[in-house]
Amino acid sequence: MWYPCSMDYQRDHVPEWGSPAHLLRLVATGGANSRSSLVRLVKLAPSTVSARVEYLLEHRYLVESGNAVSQGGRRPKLLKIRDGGGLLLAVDFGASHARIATIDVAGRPQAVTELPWDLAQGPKRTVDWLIERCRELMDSPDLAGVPIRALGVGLPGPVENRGGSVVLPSRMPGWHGAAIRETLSERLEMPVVVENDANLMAVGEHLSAHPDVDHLLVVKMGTGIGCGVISAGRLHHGAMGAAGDISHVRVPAAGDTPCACGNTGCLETVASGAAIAQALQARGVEVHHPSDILRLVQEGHPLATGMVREASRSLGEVMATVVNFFNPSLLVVGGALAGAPPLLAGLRGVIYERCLPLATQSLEIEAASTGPNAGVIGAGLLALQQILSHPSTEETTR
Amino acid sequence: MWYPCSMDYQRDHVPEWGSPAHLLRLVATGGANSRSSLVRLVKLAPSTVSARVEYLLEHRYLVESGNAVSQGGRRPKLLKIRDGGGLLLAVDFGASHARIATIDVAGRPQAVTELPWDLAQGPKRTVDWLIERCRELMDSPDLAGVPIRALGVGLPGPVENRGGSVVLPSRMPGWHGAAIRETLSERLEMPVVVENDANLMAVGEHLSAHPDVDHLLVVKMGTGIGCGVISAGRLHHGAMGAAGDISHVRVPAAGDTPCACGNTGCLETVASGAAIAQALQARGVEVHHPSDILRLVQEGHPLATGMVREASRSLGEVMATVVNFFNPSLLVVGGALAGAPPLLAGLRGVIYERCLPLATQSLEIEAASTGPNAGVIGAGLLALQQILSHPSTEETTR
DNA sequence: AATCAAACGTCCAACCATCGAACTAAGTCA
DNA sequence: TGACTTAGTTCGATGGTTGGACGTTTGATT
Repeated sequence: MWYPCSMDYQRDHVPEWGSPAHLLRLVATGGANSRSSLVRLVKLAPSTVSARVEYLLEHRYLVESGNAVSQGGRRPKLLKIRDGGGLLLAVDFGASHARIATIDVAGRPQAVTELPWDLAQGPKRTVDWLIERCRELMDSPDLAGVPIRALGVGLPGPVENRGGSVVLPSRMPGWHGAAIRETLSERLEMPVVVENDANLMAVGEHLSAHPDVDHLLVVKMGTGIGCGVISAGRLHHGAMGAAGDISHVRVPAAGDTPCACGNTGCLETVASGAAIAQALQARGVEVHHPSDILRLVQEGHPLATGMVREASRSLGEVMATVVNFFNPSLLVVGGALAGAPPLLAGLRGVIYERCLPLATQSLEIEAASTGPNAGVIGAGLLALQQILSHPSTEETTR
Repeated sequence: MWYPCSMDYQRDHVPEWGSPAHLLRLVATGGANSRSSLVRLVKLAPSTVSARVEYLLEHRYLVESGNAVSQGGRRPKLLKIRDGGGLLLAVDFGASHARIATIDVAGRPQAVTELPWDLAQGPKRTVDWLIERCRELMDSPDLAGVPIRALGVGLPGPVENRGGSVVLPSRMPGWHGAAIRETLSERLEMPVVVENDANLMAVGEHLSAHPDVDHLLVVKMGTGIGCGVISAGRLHHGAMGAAGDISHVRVPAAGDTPCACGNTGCLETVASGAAIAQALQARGVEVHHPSDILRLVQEGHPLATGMVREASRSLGEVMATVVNFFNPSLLVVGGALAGAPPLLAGLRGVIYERCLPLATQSLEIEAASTGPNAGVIGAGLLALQQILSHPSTEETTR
């Protein structure tokens, strides 16, 4: 007989199970170190796994490195990430800085630099600047002979059209409709992915720390507020690529404070790093960057601590609604402010108070495991995912 | 060379494209009436489409019925839904009633009855009662010779475990952990799916009215408030199958009103049919069912209208947050109260006022096209989807 | 020491969905 | 009547996946 293609409204179907990217990740994260352990994990035929490992060996992602100890039979050939087997370029643009890094296929940052850059310069000059930085990095002696496989770029605004172009960004004037992916890809001659920064954090946390979690939210608390959404193991973009934008939800604590969006009472006006910094400066405290707020809180500055606590409560109210609605297994908090203990505590408190038991009984709330590099790690891993899923786009340079 | 299984973090990949279920739906909804028109729509090889149509003919879903007019060449053989070619049983349990219907493969209700039934009787007696009703229906002379292919059941509470069992329902005491799917399936000897009622509405609206919309929310305003979520063309269940439960989100208008959930200020206490009915009764207005509220509003009853308008505003505030977060293309309002014009108007007003332009510019807000049968239609179509995707589970009885 | 069983990995025939091209069928149009 | 168009089927070819046979390497058993 005949049976139709698998489909399911019901089952939460994990994407790309057993794909080369999946296998590579399992080896990279230490979940498996041989073909047979991979077979046990992904439950595919040994021949299938072998063929894919073959592919990864051929393309220099993996190497065989001797044998492991016997388990009562023939010793497994050890599989390892190949040293110098290729890196990903990753750039995470913030409000005033760009974090540039090389990421290995295991998602480990190799060389990280942070440079000042103002996105208000517009897409053209930003692309030029970025290409120059990438070229510099690739020409550096450390990377001699190491292939650069792809570039991942994170932007603090909504990105649409399969990661190609920016749509109506509130924080990036002059960027609407900028289709920077193609330009970058053509001029750098490598595959490029472009994504929203919070989405990249979500991908990074998902792939590198919680690959088994299917429903995952990552809140980025930096200059602005963003949220990356992973549903059924996939990034949820929404209709316009704007999903996760909770900056302009109305919260009581914001009262009638006007917001840049034209409305009043937005979450952003009380809970974003920019808002807290502004409020602190109005009270005479020297603050230039969200990380200064974190430092103040860690030093026990009472005003800063109070403001962060207040922010966490407003954020918590919004996230309580979102958690009830989305019912995630995990809520990760990242961004510059994530390290402030009162933030996480306040958030936990409000969410556990306001959410249904059913929604919270399976919910974990934690800080991002990848710290300030979360964005670039996500960018690198998403780019890696891309080239392993669509090898046609790969034209390894150098 | 070799390319890996398709996967994508980025692309919104439509599930089951070109599957028999998809083809059947295209014929059922009038989108196609011949093999060649199907080929044009789904863009698969003619041979592939032919094989699948063959399958649907063999299994008596479709029939060929003569020829259509020529388009300048050979006339296409007309494909039609087969009359008497099999029906789905569908049951939608509400607070005090159960709506039982037979649904044809096009999603059209054939025979609909509503019977009083109290779910507080518990799962066992409900299953017994339901099986009796199903047997009665199948033995009725109208259905002589018509195969009943599957059963879909909707329940007003969270359903987990691939539609198998109920989890911590607030409105269904004694139901926690009830795994009614297997029992029903074994005793009725047919495939059974069980789902949350709002999720079923979402499936019904998605499949029968908006198959091309990938990101879709359906709010059910009945005795309670529920929301079905479709992300990337798939039903989003969340970690515990509780996704979409916005009943207990705090809204300002609810003040400190205590809620059955133990918290205060829940949306449910101001916006649910039950709450409005109770408030009206407290003012001496005779109301027994949410549909009575609708009637009062349509008659211009000022108190009822005011309350519905107030409810719509509270719901709107919650949905504004959800729309910003989820960025759907479409928000459908269903349930007993959906027909009240002030509800839709109020909801639209608040959402367009409170949401980002980016989130609303691609957003449509409308009433459910399927009216009171939305639940049973969704139940039937989900059951159909199930048996066409997993023919192994099918053991057509009668 | 010889044997056996277990574990690891490879090779290969078979399978199955899908595709594309060739082919039949049945019409239109000049 | 012949050329062309559209509809639908048949039939290899393709390509990814599988399961099993096989070779290899080891520890455990006798």
